[in-house]
Amino acid sequence: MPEDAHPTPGRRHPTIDDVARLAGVSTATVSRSLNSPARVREATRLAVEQAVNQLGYTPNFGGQALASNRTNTIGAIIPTMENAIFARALQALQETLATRNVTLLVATSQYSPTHEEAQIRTLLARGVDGLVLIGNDRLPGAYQLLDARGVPFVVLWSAPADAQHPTIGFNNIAAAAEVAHNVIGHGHRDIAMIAGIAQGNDRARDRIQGVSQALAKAGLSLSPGHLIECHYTVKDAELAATQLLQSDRRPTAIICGNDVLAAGCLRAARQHGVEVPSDLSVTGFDDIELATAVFPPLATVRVPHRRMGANAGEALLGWLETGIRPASVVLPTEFVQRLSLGDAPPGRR
Amino acid sequence: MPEDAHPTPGRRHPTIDDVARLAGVSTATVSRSLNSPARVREATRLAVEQAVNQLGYTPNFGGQALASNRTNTIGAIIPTMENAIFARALQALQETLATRNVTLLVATSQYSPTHEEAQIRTLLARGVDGLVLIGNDRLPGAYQLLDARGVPFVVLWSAPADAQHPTIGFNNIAAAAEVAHNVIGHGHRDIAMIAGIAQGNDRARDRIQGVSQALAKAGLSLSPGHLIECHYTVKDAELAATQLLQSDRRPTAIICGNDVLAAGCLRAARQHGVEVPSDLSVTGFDDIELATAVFPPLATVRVPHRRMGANAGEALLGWLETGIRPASVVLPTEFVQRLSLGDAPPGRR
DNA sequence: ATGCAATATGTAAGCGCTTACATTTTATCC
DNA sequence: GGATAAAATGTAAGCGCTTACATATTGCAT
Repeated sequence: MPEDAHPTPGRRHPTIDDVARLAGVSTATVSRSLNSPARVREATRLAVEQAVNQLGYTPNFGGQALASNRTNTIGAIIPTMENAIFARALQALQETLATRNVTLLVATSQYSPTHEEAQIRTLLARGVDGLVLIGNDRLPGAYQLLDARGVPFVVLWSAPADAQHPTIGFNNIAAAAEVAHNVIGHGHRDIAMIAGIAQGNDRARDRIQGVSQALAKAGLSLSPGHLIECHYTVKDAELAATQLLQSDRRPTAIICGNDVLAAGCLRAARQHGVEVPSDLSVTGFDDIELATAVFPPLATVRVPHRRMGANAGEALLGWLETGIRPASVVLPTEFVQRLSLGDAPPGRR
Repeated sequence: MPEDAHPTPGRRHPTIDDVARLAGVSTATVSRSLNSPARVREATRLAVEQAVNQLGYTPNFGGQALASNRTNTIGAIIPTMENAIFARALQALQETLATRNVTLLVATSQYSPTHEEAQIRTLLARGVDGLVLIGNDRLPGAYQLLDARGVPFVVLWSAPADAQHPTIGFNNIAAAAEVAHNVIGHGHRDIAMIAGIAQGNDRARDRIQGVSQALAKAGLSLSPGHLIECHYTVKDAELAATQLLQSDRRPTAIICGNDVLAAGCLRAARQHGVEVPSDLSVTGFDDIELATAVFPPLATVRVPHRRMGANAGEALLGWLETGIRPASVVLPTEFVQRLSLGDAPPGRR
């Protein structure tokens, strides 16, 4: 960058020395005054405060980071910002961090482990003090990076896989099984599933497994053609659903890996003149705003997104402060019955 | 933080000195080798590279920031992450920045100017090299902060308001007027609007103005009871729409400030047995995925979100590199006709 | 070979802050 | 009032990096 790149060249920002001089104290006192006011006399604190205001001083981030070896920054890598469920979890995380003056650095992996590893590298290079990750599917290299730096991290959205790192999530298998259980309870026997792409996504895989297990328990199964994996978009789900609706033995219920997929399903049904729920039942997962914006509103699973976000913040902050690794937490989910799930057509129970 | 807070205490990260020693060169050469490889002999570069790999060295962020007075970080403050339109713009921005090894720090204002000012303060304290903001409504204090630091920033989503700062957006007034024009073209004369809250949001205000102007040009007007401002949620829009549908002279068309509001409108219509579009037309704004996930799909306005994001990135990077302030840009929008907008009922044209 | 310009590398001075330790001031107790 | 402990403040040494400037090396024309 050329010397004059700055839009207002020549301006020098006041440093801690300027403040110290003006307040008639040492830089150490200024630093303490700002960072641990309790360790400074009231009168001194006020003098410093006054000087700070007068000069418009703000601490230099680099200097602070270098000297304290902390950036007060937490990184989060989510699959995508386009699904509101992650956006809302991040919001809660950010609010929690903000109470302790920690900022959140967000990156996305686009559901790609390779991307995720690259983002981990970037965030570590940015000197984050801790990291929030989604799910347990990760390249070995990613764990090596994390380990090499020794940066604390928590995993969200999954159930604890092992004792390696704290996990704050829910049981995707059980939640998906509960959905399937409810679908079966409505008399459905020809059940299909549109899932997210399982490769590199343990949540998607677990949900498939949960559905499979529940079906098996009822003496049913997810026949090969009745399980379609696709990207989490309305469009792709619409195509997948179309395929299911045109198959030989059309399912009477489609269990979807999330609400976005379910919305695509509804669109396909409408396009093919299939009535929901009288001809076809559809279920979602997540309970985002979309679930009730579409018609019929989606039976789905309420996921504790805000709690995961907030807990993750607490866990990480506590870890950084005390050095004690937080425990893993499994939060409850709740099946939400809505119009999109109805009884199987009489002839096909 | 206690000394042993770190999960793997005692580990010292390799520094540039370690690399220099191992590679048998000076730290200056290591630095050059990493930051401007062209200025170093091939053989030297390889030796450094080898040492870097062997040690697992990564530059310390604080040291780098302090010495170079740059953080390679751009901040963005958006109203909310929960609207996919912003999420997608950010995605594009981030992709652009990533090509130059710049990371994006995201914060949200929740549509509150006070919040936004606080976030600006936070990001500046984080040492961002530049900033991306949404809209032109801002507290004077926010501009003072920006000005005091002399940090380059660009504004998205609005049309240039003045010569003060580069703006990369579109004409909300014209776009909204175009929507109204189309609605009028379908024979509607009783037109209502559900808008976002105008206070502190120039986009919302401009869209109201655009609709008003177009109506006025056709000899119509937005009667007081036919303009409702509400938060950008499906729920609130549903309430607002309910109110409109129950009013004395029910509108035959409701123009909404964005797609989320329009989705709420559709829900209210369904609940009151009002058919869209035969009894009531509804339009949205943004053309997010939701617009076609609902039924009937929303006539709306396609907003150049990705282009705004990408352009903002280019603009800021260029500004930082060259020191030359980029020009403002007004991007085109496109009205998208879909099923939710139809002809006014015969009796009420 | 020689001289000179161009290129590559080294030396060392900070960047602005925190914090261990030393010193001074204030409070407390007998 | 003096000794002692506690609290407040100061001194100064880095934290790890970049970069201006000095020096060494290389390439090239003569």
